[in-house]
Amino acid sequence: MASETNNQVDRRGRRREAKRATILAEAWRLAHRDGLAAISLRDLAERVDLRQPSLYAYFDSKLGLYDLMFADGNRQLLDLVRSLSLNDNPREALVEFVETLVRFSTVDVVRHQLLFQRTIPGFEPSAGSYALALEFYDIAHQRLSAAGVSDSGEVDLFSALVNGLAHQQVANDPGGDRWVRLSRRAVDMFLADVDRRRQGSAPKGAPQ
Amino acid sequence: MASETNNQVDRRGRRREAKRATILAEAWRLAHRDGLAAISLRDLAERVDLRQPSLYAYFDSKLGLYDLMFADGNRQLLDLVRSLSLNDNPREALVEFVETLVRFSTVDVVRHQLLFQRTIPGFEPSAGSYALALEFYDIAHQRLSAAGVSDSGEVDLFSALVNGLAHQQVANDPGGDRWVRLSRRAVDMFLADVDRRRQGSAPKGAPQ
DNA sequence: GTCTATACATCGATAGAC
DNA sequence: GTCTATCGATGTATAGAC
Repeated sequence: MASETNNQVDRRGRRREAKRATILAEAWRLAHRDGLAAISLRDLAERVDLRQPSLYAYFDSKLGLYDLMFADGNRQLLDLVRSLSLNDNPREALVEFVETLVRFSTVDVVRHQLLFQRTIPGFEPSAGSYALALEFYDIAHQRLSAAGVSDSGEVDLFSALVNGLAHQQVANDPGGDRWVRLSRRAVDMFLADVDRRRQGSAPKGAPQ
Repeated sequence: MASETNNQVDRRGRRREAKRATILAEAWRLAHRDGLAAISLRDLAERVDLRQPSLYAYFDSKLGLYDLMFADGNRQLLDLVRSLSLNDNPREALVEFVETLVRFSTVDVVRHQLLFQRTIPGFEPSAGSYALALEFYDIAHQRLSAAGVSDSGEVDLFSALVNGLAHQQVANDPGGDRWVRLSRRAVDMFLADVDRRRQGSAPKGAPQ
């Protein structure tokens, strides 16, 4: 039987969790300052009042740190989309969803880079971190489905559209809203195309 | 007056140019193998029969190497789009243009990363290299203009669409054609939206 | 869990001889 | 232009004290 009470375990777990949060926060800061690929573990350790080897109590390697950050970024994304109040009109809800996604990328370019562009040599998310990414895609599919879109080609086209808006916004107008503003038009364009094809394959008066 | 004949200068210049080409070719090979950010100058030097410090006769720093590669990749893109025979139908020409661009990204993920995603910390193209990128955008604008699109918002939307297709293809189906196949539909969707709005603001029978 | 101390391989970069 | 030699910084890793 262990000699520790549940209280002691909880307190230690909380301390550890708090430290992990501090490390993550400082890692993001360094990434913003120097670039994602240029994070230095010695720099990071100094900023969280640890010696460099002590960081290895929180991750196994630098790629492990990226995995923590990947999971963290995906949790931020999930928190954001889940906090959205859902508009009654599914098409309007889709517009707001896209605007939110593009803004999410815009406000943190480095996070967008880590989550949506695989650019760190050797980095692949762990199963646990990737599961968070899949949760997000589930939500996105639900939103599309509510607007009447579930064909896989149409989903692919939609994903390209949203990702393209976010990428162009981040790459060519960071901090601005030149592509964010196009979200509504993009969704309208997409849904109009879906409608057009439904009508084309189901002529007037034909049974559904 | 210089003691060298033009012949001597030309021969040396050619040797140097050939060496530069060899270095570039091996740099791309290394980038494909290890990732763009993981290129090692020692590896590179060994592959071109030089000592590592001798590389600095060809570029000033590692970022300088990326600039050479950026210019090289843009020249490849320009050569490709200029070699395309132009379809008589500007809309059909636009479809072929987009398919070509998405394929261009697909066949070399690393090149796409360097040209269209700014992911190397500290790297910014030099003025000379960036001029090549601008040449490409000029051509793209011409193709769009021929299809009747010149409004800046519409151009932005189009760029997001194409970039999104390329990015999704590269990120989620490298080597495949899941998003390449959507090029025609994407262009149709886009042009239909442009038409729809022209009609909306210029009712039937109204003078142009 | 955190520390000190240390080790190793690798990296980009520079000085100076030829 | 290419070389040798060398520098400082980095990521990674380990041993052992507390």
